[in-house]
Amino acid sequence: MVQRQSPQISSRKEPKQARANDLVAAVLDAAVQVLRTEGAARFTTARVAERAGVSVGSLYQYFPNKAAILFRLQSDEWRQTSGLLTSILTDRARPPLERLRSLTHAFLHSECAEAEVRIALGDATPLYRDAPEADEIRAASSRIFHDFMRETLPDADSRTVELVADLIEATLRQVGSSFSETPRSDEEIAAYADRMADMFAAYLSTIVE
Amino acid sequence: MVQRQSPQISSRKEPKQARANDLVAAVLDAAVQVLRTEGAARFTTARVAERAGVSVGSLYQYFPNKAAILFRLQSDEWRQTSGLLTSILTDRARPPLERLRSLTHAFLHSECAEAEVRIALGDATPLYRDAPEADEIRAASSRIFHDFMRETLPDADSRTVELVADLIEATLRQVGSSFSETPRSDEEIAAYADRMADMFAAYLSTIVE
DNA sequence: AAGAAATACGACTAGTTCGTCAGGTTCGCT
DNA sequence: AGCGAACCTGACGAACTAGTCGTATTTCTT
Repeated sequence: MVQRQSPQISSRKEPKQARANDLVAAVLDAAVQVLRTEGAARFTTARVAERAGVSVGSLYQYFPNKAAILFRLQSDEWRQTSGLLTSILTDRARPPLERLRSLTHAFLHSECAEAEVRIALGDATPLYRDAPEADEIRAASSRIFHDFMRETLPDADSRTVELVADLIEATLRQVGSSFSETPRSDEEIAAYADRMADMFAAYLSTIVE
Repeated sequence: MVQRQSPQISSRKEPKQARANDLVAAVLDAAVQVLRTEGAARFTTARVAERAGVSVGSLYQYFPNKAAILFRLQSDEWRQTSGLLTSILTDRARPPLERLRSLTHAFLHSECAEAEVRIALGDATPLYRDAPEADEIRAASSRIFHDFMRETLPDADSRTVELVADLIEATLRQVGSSFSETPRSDEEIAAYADRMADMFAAYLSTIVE
């Protein structure tokens, strides 16, 4: 069995003055730049600090270790995506399948934006994979999908709803991130999203009965 | 832009004597063990050599660098998967959708076996991602899927066939590897595989017309 | 058996990285 | 102004790692 390290992820000290807040913001900003221009392998605290125009020591006052910076970037993005999910999937004014199609487009589109950074962040996954804080955020997204499916498939049994929700969420996420690994034009993105949405729609239609 | 290194992957010297062949085999075997027990981050040539009961120097006579070992493991696995695809998808005695369902089960099952190693190998992707030799193998798998889709959807236009083949291949691969990240019982695997196959079948049915 | 070719060894170099800490600076408040 | 708390600095230590190279050993060939 692999003995995975579960590094402390939560911040070491909360910034209380304006300059400290600026510093944290500068670090996060620099972190994204370093990921984009250097890749995950060359992502070091020293490089981030330099890019941020800050000393390493300062950086370590607000982030307990390297993984914490990466985890922070990832969880910020997760929260953002979670918001996207909620805003689209819970809009009861539109029919479910239309919402799902709309979500697919939005998701794929956002996934392809800043692909370099996303890929690098994905490469760094091993550094923060087992952060316990991650589960919460994942669970939130999962719940949104779950609720949406329950609404869409009111007559299906609970076990089915859960499985189907998981399957579609996984497909969206995983296929999305794989798709974004190569540069894509807007047309390509739209075409692929339509196909995916077609697939979801076809599948869900067979379950509604 | 990230300046990704494209390290030399092909072997430095071909083993010509029996002992050299044994050594290469021992190294590859040890590499798998190190990945499984230590994870990608602690995968070092020194550890692999030690586990193989061999010196680092010997290791470097047959592998030009660390990435080459990992790439070798990955490409061996790709070739194996490629064989699986071919044997199932080209069996014209069975109806296409049955073949696809069968493949889904087989694929998910094999993906969940040795999951620890597969995850670690995935974590190491950045080290060999841009190996040009990788494209060939990927292309081969892609072709198999493509041909299968052309057979399954004889009336669809070429562009559609291509997109659909890509989508289903990506779903199988990506959702499969994400699914295998948590330990699964055989029943879970089978249930999930059936759902995926249902989804594929439902989708393809809407295209046949 | 003797020379050549192949193989094996492992100490060593040159480099990188994470995170700390002692000491200096700025801020907020009285 | 003056004082404590918050903040910032960057040289440095300790730990690893990839890959090399001179030397020793084994195998093959004649």
